[in-house]
Amino acid sequence: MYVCSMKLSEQQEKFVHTWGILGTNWGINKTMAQIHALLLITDKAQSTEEMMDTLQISRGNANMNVRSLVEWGLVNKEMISGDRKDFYSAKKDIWVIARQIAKQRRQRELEPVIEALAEIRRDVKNDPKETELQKRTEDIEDFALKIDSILSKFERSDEKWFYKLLLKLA
Amino acid sequence: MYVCSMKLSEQQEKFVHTWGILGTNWGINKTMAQIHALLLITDKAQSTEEMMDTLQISRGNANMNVRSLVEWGLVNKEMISGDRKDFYSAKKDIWVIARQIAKQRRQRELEPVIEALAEIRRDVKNDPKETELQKRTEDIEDFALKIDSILSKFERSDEKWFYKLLLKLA
DNA sequence: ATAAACTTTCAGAAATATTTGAAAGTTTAG
DNA sequence: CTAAACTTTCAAATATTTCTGAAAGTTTAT
Repeated sequence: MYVCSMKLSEQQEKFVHTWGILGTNWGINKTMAQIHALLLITDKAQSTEEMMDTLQISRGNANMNVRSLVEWGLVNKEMISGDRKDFYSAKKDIWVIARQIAKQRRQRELEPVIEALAEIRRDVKNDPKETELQKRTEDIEDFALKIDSILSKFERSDEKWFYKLLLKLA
Repeated sequence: MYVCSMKLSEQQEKFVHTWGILGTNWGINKTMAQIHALLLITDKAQSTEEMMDTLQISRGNANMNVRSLVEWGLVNKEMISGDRKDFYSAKKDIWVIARQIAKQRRQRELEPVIEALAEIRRDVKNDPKETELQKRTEDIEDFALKIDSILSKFERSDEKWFYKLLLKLA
């Protein structure tokens, strides 16, 4: 089967490479960040084959990470008529991307914290030996709930809402 | 030398343990998160010796991670008169903690992104072959700068500012 | 039904990150 | 100065995460 692999320009290469490194600092795995970067600067949807070739990665790696990006809601699977392969393209609107990431991180990282804190707080309530723990868990839970609420708003908002917010903050 | 190690209650244990796990999900190393948790629920400042004993970790690990917490501005070194050891205590105010973390992450994670994007954008400007890359880097840089600005505000703000913000968002 | 085209899985390999502990370094008391 | 008390460093060990590639699974065309 003929594969049209993409030769990246020097600058594109740099973008993809940089995104990989930054992703790593952010606790996102390199391949996932690089596939996302690649799809972001690519007009046409790409097949697994193409990504493997362009980024020099294995089939399993490409498959896993592109699937992960789809789960995060950052990438769509596309069917191209006349071809049996799956193609993938990234959502390009930075507001959509930001909202999607906010949503996912809230669910995956913040909600578990809130649950855990609530549970500890139930156990600790009214125990006079645990005043420090009581204060700390209360404070942190309160704060976490506030952040949760802001993120919820953001997830439902549009770009204008955000601009207004910026103005209000000024 | 006599060491007064701390026996954690079941609930304290749970808090420290949970924080360690959550830290891991957040890309923070377990020991660092656990030391922070331990110091958060501890009234008195602790020595390295005590932390080692309570958390069952090595001297090197304790030292490295407590130092890291000091660098992040989340923990203070204290000298206790009559003792030659260094003692450590966590800042307890969640607003102070949040601002400190915001500041550090902005510096360590966001600013490098902005720099990298600016550099790519310089190279790519006016290159008619790179319109996709141009659009993408511009959008992302714009967005990153907005987040940067919000974080800056937050870093300088107080709790009331935040409450007002919450109300405005409602 | 069969075969080709394609996707998914997963055990083991490779790469990264964390932890240990002993040695080296530093500070303070005497 | 010396020794004791304490902190820091870092090479090697361990643990964790990511990646590979071949085999198994799925879908589609004929």
